[in-house]
Amino acid sequence: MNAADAALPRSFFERDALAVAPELLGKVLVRRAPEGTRAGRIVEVEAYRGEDDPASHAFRGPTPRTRTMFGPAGHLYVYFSYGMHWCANVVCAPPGQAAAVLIRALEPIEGVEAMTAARPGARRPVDVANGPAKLCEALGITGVDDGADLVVGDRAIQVLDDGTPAPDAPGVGPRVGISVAVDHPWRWFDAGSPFVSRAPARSAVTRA
DNA sequence: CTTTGGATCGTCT
DNA sequence: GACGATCCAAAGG
Repeated sequence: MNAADAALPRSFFERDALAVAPELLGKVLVRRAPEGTRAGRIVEVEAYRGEDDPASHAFRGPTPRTRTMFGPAGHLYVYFSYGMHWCANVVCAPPGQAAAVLIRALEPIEGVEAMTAARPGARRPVDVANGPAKLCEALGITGVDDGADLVVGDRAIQVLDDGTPAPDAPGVGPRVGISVAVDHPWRWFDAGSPFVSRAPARSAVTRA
């Protein structure tokens, strides 16, 4: 984290989630706390849209749980999954539309020791934040952080641009863990990063 | 290496 | 009452 690191403007998020998602690769998700700062570079994301996306929590209109998704862009949408995990999204789209980008994996870059300590189950360094629930545990993100404004950092959680460009040719593929709309290639990841939640498709790799 | 099943509970039908 | 935008350990090849 350097002084030159800049928060992304609201306008960055007020666009189609399909446009925002790949551009989020390379950005930094930061959590500041009295005990120290924890941060990771975003290496994997998935886009979820609104009424035209059956896999999206916003598909059936606003509910108490998804109200953040229907709110202003640039906020954090955190939901509880499988009775034990938290997952974090960045709310996108112009006002009036509901969409979000799920952060699926991070490369730990600051407060690595604290992140690792927060994940006793991680066997290897790459396992600390290579999954949507894992990164929330590593950064200490829970339901109380739902609604945090990532642009102004009102709750010490932000998405920063440290000058690192998004990958020129990111990996693309279907979203993970869904049972509908499985044909949409709305998952993007840094194909060269060992910190993604799943390795690139084996079929696409030519063996020497 | 891949596959399978258990954990665990809020949310929406 | 069923089902997850998951993770992990254990069992099978």
